[in-house]
Amino acid sequence: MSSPSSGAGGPFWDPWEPLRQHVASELARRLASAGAPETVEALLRQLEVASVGVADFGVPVHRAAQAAGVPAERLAERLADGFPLTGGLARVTADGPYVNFHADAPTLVRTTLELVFARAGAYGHAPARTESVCVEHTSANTTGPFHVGRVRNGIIGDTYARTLRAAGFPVVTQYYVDDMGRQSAMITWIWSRPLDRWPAEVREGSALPGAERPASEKPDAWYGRPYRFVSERVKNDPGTAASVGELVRELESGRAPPAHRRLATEILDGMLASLARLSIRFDEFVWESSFVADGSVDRVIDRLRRAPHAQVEENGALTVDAGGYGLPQEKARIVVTRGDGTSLYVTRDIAYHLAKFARFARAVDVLGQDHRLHARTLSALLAELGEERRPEFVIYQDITVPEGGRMSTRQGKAVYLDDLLDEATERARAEVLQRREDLPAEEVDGIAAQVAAGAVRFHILRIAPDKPVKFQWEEALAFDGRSGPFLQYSYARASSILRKAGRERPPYPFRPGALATPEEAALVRAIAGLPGTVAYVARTGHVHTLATYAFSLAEAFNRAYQAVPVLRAEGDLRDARLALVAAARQALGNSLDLIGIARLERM
RNA sequence: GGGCGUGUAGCCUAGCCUGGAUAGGGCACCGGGUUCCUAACCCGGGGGCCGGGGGUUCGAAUCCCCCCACGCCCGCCA
Repeated sequence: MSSPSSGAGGPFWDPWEPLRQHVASELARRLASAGAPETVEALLRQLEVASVGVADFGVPVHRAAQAAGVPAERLAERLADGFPLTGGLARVTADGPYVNFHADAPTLVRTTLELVFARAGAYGHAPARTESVCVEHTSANTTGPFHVGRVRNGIIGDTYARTLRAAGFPVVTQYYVDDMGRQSAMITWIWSRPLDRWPAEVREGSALPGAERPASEKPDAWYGRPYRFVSERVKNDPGTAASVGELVRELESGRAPPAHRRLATEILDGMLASLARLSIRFDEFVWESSFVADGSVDRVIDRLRRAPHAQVEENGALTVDAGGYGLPQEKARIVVTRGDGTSLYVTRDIAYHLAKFARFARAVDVLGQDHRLHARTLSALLAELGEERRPEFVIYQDITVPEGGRMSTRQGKAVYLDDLLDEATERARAEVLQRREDLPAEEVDGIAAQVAAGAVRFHILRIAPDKPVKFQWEEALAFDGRSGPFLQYSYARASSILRKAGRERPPYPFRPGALATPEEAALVRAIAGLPGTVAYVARTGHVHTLATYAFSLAEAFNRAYQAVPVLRAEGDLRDARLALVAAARQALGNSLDLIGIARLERM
């Protein structure tokens, strides 16, 4: 975590920063004089992780005690004794082999709330940086509607992009549209022929009510209908395989029929409409064919031909021996062109990534676990070309279905995003109507859609990308407990208090000492955790940590809500509590923005 | 067969990178809480050999090795 803060008093955006800096540097000094030198950086890391309930943060001194040759308990006492209580530090205690640090409560309250109010919507964000980042995510084939498995990519990618922006990076999100492969060719192949000449089983399987798309059906759903049946036929019927193959060659040579781009665009529009329901949008769309058309793929092939480990096979295919780049032995020889000299997916992807690096300092690729080897291949080829930069990969595991295996349209084992959101919206509407008879129907609809999106987005985001997600309807549709709607509800509660107090806008004057209950103290600490969480997620790509954090913040808010009356309080107690509610609402709202879940003023 | 990843209560999950204080939560279950700011909430309770075994260490859910289970990849497909 880099910081322009030079310690207490300097500019900072993390309320803990002055205290942590003070503790770390003083502790480093004391450890050095005790004969167990530690760097400030190492101590800051330890302070971050060693925190437990008994203090704000602490550090075990076993190792240092060994280095110094004294018992840990003695060293802890020596380190704690006379520790200067400045920079917001109230107390330092030696608890067995641990040194614990307790923040001065009023100071932490003041520091935190003032920072929140000063930065408002930017609370939690870091100052701007110059390194630009390209985040490529989703990039699903334009063959039909999104199923939930594919959407995990978008949820992770979009959340990471939002977090990197908050961490100060200029971010551009890109969707790489594959318009060159067999998948998209199959769509064009089937839709380029009149309906009465479709193969019987494709026509029957697709169950089209007519030749024209009804207004009620989205283009991705409509044009995607025959996909799995064409795919099946290509596997079983050599004639179909041959004509689709013919079309693929046309696409690769740049002679795509006009219908091809039109179909892809229309289907993509439908797919993007679904993603928009989850607040996922893209800055740019990059068409794979563009790298063939502008000659950059040819230039990549030329460069690879002259690369140190390149070799031309008997039939003319160009390969690169990437054994030296850590690829598994079986896959060490990467095929870069076919025997006829045409490019392959990985070759075009190289051209794409060189284009990324020409514009951006960093490139982040969000990929499913089935692309791990591709990721390593890509890196190996970039190395072979002498490019020093590498994409940073965020890899996530599949969403599986209860009967086993990953979601798959082709196997008919898929839950579609639109269906899930429709069902979730219906349930959310029922929930809203049950408790809010006063709201106009239009607002109920809006709330229901946002609650549904919040539930789905949180449900998928909450799990570490490394782990598989077992899709279960009832869990995906849960609105209570650790869920998106719980966060939205907390935000709505905070909004409601401020609304009823007539204090929806700053200023929020407060006397820090007035916020003295344990629930209020815990809430302040939760609020103070946002900047550190943003920095952590930006550094690691562990986007699910945002979900964990936001939940713990909402939880702290609800506990305080339960324990501490605000509107019924009086005088400076009421003012201070209103300020705390306003700060909690701000921190929670900013967290929701990062997660991509709508803030709801009421629900 | 090889490579990569995952395994934490009935179910779901955080913590693992960077070893440290009684392994945090949620769902479900049991018991409480609303003349009061939205009960989509809060409080209490039971439920864990952290997949198994070995190792390193003062100390292992966390690091290393072996094994087991599950997933994915190992195309001149994308």
